[in-house]
Amino acid sequence: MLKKNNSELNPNVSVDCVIFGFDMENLTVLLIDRGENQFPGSRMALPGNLIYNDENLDQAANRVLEELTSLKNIYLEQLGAFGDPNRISKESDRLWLKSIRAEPEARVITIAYVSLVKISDYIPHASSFAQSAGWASVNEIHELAFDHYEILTAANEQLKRKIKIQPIGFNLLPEKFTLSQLHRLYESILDKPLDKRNFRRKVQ
Amino acid sequence: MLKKNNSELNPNVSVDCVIFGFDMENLTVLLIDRGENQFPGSRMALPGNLIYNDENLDQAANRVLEELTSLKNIYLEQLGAFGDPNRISKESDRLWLKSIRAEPEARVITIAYVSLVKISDYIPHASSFAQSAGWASVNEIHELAFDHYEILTAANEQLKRKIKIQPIGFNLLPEKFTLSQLHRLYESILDKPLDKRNFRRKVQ
DNA sequence: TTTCTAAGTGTCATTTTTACACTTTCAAAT
DNA sequence: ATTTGAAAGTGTAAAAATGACACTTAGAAA
Repeated sequence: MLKKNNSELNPNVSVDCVIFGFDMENLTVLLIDRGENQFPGSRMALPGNLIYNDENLDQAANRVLEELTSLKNIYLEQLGAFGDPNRISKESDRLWLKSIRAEPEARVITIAYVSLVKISDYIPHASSFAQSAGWASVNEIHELAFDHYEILTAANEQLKRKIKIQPIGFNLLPEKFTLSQLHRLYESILDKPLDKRNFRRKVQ
Repeated sequence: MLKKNNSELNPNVSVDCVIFGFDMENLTVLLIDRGENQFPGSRMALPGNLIYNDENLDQAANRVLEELTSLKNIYLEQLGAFGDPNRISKESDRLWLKSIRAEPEARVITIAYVSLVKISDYIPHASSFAQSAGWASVNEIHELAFDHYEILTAANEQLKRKIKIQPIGFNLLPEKFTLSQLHRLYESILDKPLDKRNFRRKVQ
């Protein structure tokens, strides 16, 4: 039996990437700017797009991330699926989709991915439909395209949960760092003060 | 603007449910039997099906579960998305899809859901394309339709992780139970012996 | 009635967690 | 040059949680 060519976009499934960084002051996340459009609503969004039918979800997440921000070879972990039928409720989002999608009205389920990277190792360069790409402080974000704010919140909560039990914080810092920097990082992720001495002891 | 009618099946997205139970001896999972078909491969599958475009994922999971097994009003938690392009590699699975789907060759991403229920509260009744529905011991399952075995394994691992830190075991037992039963449950989930006295102490 | 199987019970040693205050150093301002 | 302020660095003691370990009792089955 001949296999049909499946190298086409799947209009119903997308991936979105929550890439966390740390600028030595605050927890940050990589966003793209969709540029001006005529309706109110946030210009900023998580890097994400539809998947192709012949790639798996992890591959799609890596491809999309690279296409929009130039970051590549990043370890991405799945966060979960988001897909309310009214995900695309804002008029500005509808309008934007019309400009970039073949089926802008299609019901889309998105699979969110999360990663922690050393900011210094990656310099984002926008391309494709991203007009710019860059780091934003998580605690200054209050609105994003589609349901991306909800996704970011879920990613942030998972990060808080995980960092308490796994040594994943290192991924956000350069090769060499001081204990104070690690301390600041943990405080800004958990959003609460941690005892200096107890923290240092635990790290050992 | 008129909204188009979206009450149609989405050919690209399905949900699958991993419903765990405990028969006082072993951890069990709710499976459906797809019935005989001409090709080799497991007849058993997790209850699952395509979603409708006007329902959210949680609703879809509950609807599908009820349609196939009659279990309703169950708290389902999302496990994650599974969607390898070659998910449907077994000939028997292809054949079966041809008999129940309008687009049997479509690329499908499935969102897996997990729940823990008291076996005594629910009596599964098969309907729709399920020829029968019932509980099977998890440790006796070695093959399932599609990638369902992989999904089951992931659900099982998450359960092991969660039960160590959250009191979710109770959901698998009847209202009243002995400490010995709870002990057996934990041992069968974690698949290793637990000290009787330490276990009892911790439960308090 | 004997025998086997499962239920039930406490202690001690080790490790982990939490709370807590002063000194030193470096940078910035006067 | 001196003062001032902010952040880095360091130890201990009490409380809680964990893990290892063995005998007695009751009930069921032979």
